[in-house]
Formats: sequence, C-alpha cells, structure tokens
Amino acid sequence: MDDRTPLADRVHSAAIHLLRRLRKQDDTSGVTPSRLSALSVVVFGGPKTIGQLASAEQVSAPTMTRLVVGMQRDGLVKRERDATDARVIWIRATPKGDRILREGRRRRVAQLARDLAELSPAEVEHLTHATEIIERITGRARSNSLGATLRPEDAARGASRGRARRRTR
Amino acid sequence: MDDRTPLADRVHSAAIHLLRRLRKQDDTSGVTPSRLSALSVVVFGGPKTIGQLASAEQVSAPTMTRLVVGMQRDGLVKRERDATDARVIWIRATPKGDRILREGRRRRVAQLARDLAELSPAEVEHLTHATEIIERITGRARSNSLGATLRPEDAARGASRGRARRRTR
DNA sequence: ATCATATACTTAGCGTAGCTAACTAACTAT
DNA sequence: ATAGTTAGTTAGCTACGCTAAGTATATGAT
Repeated sequence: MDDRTPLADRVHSAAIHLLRRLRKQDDTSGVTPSRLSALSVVVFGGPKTIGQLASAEQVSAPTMTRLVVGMQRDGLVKRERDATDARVIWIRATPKGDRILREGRRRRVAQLARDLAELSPAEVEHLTHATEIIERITGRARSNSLGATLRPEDAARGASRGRARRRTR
Repeated sequence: MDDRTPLADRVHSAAIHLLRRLRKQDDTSGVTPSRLSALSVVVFGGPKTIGQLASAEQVSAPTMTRLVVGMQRDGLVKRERDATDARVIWIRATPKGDRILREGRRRRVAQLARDLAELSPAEVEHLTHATEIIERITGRARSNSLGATLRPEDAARGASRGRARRRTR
C-alpha cells in the first residue's frame, strides 16, 4: 500500500487549525475549558460521581475534585449525597450550568456552521463522507458531540478567569 | 440556505476525537505540548525572537519567555544575541530539539497514517477534498502542517494548554 | 547631547490544571 | 471486631496562562 503520511499530515493539521478557530468563540462563557468539558458530561449524560467524571475525563480523582469545587463555586453543578452509600457524591448540573454549556456549544458550532453555509452541495457531500470516515476511525457512533469536547488540548491554554480575553489581530 | 449546524456539530466532534486519539502518541517525548508547539515554530520556520514566537503561538511575551527557559534547560533550543540590536534574542533549535520534534511528529502522524492505509481510493478522495475545504475555511495554504500544531486544545493528559490571547501593547 | 518615548525581554505574583502520595470516612467481608 | 477496599479529599509539586511593573537598549525630537 502506498504511504498515506502526507495526507495524514494534512488531516492532522486541518483538525488542529479548525479547532483553534472554533475555540475562539468560547472564551465568553468565563468557564475554563476543563470545566466546560466536565460540565458537558453531566449535562448530556446526567448525574455522575466524582470517580465516574474523573474516568470520563481521563483525569485523576484529585483533579476532578478540584474541577467540581470550581464548578460548584460558580453555580454550575451541585453535590448530592448518595442515599445508600455515604461515600459517594453525585454531581448534577444546575439549570445555570446547563444553560451555559448549551449556549457555549451553540456559539462555538455556529461559527463553523456559518463557514459551511458557503459550501456547494458537492462539497457538503465530501465533507460528510470524510466526517463519517473519521468517526469510523475514532470508533464513534455519532456521539454526543460536545460531550467529549473542550479538552484543552489545544488545551488550549489554560485560563484565567473573569476578565474578558482579548482577541488577536 | 439550509442549516449546516448538524454537520458542523459532527465535524467539530470528529476533529476533537481525532486529535485526542493522535495525542496519545505524544506523551513519550517528555516535552509538554506548549513547548512542542513553540519548538515546532523554530524547527520549521528557523530562528525567531521571543516576540515573534509569542505572536506565532498567540501567547504573551512573559509566557513565551518561560517556555523558552524550559526548552533551553532541556537542551531543545539555544539563545543568540542579535548583532545589531542588543535587546533582541534569537531562539534557535538545537540538533536535539530538531530531532525530538520530528520524531514526535512522525510518531503522532504515523498512527493516523496507519488508520488511513485501510481506506479505499474513493475514501481517500473524499478525505482529501474535505481537508482542502477545511484548509480553505481556516485560511491555510497548505502550511507546514505541524508548525502550528500541538496546541493543547484538547489537551489530554499531560497538560492542558492554552488559548489564544493577545499580547499587551 | 539630552531627554522622552518606544521596544524587547524579564521578573513578580496570581489563578488554573495536571500529577502522586497520603489521609479520612465508609462499606464489605471474614 | 478487624482487615481490606473504595470514594473522595488534602497537601505539595510542576507547568502554563495572564497582567503589571521593571530593566536595558534603541530611536527620535529638541
């Protein structure tokens, strides 16, 4: 088989630049990417324990404890003790958390939707197929979409809270 | 025009999952994503000043100063004073820095290349076109590919990184 | 030549985010 | 009861992002 490295390189690069572009829509919520990502898990997946969240987000338990503390302080989630096991704590999104997450997601995807609006039907076709290919490769069956989302990876950079971020150029 | 939000959502999600998958190949180098990204700028673009690097990476000057300190400590780059302007400092990749970056990039993209090797010619076609569309949207003209690369964005393990911010005047 | 301003970078200090190690509390099993 | 396991927290370290302020050098006007 022939070498697909050059294509892989372009796909890789395209994915990175695409996400950087979209990420610029995010900063307005005032919630950091890590918190948004964890929040999305409970908004789309329902209440979760700290351990489940840590596992879903692939971070350590102490890290998730701290993320939850921050989200709770900001009123995005609330803790609920389990009825039968006093060790476990359920994290549930508050209406505010739900709203903030959905709005941020809409804002983020809206930019891309605008970009895509300019495409011809044939281009939409190509992009749709390509997306299916990538979904197949990553083993996703049309997941929740944002659920997994905002990991910094691009992680983007971290975060400072509160103040509005400035944009470039 | 019809609403492209559903497609945008899928493309967004696909890009995120794709990068998370690729990122898992990275952890071996021992270099953080932010440093790798900055390193890629000097490896592929030649010597740069701190200011140019900060601008290229969309981080503040102090942040870049610290990233450079870390890379220098690890032997990935070296500082060189400018011949005509004593204020500027040129950052150049060392052979070690060059090697580490290229190896990491190869390793990262190799995973995707293997995935793509299974595709049919028609699928490669679709993916190629889709990639061109994304490149057009993000305003890239087949850039160096990695140059911009490893921005955390998703940041998976390891560290999360940053976001686009502007420098002070 | 002097002085004010601008530029390039560094230092200092703050908040967030990741980790491991070690701790408390509570459940389970013997 | 006692030992072991599990859920979560606390403590301490590194790294990354920022702004504000400081130092050194360059430049332009007087």
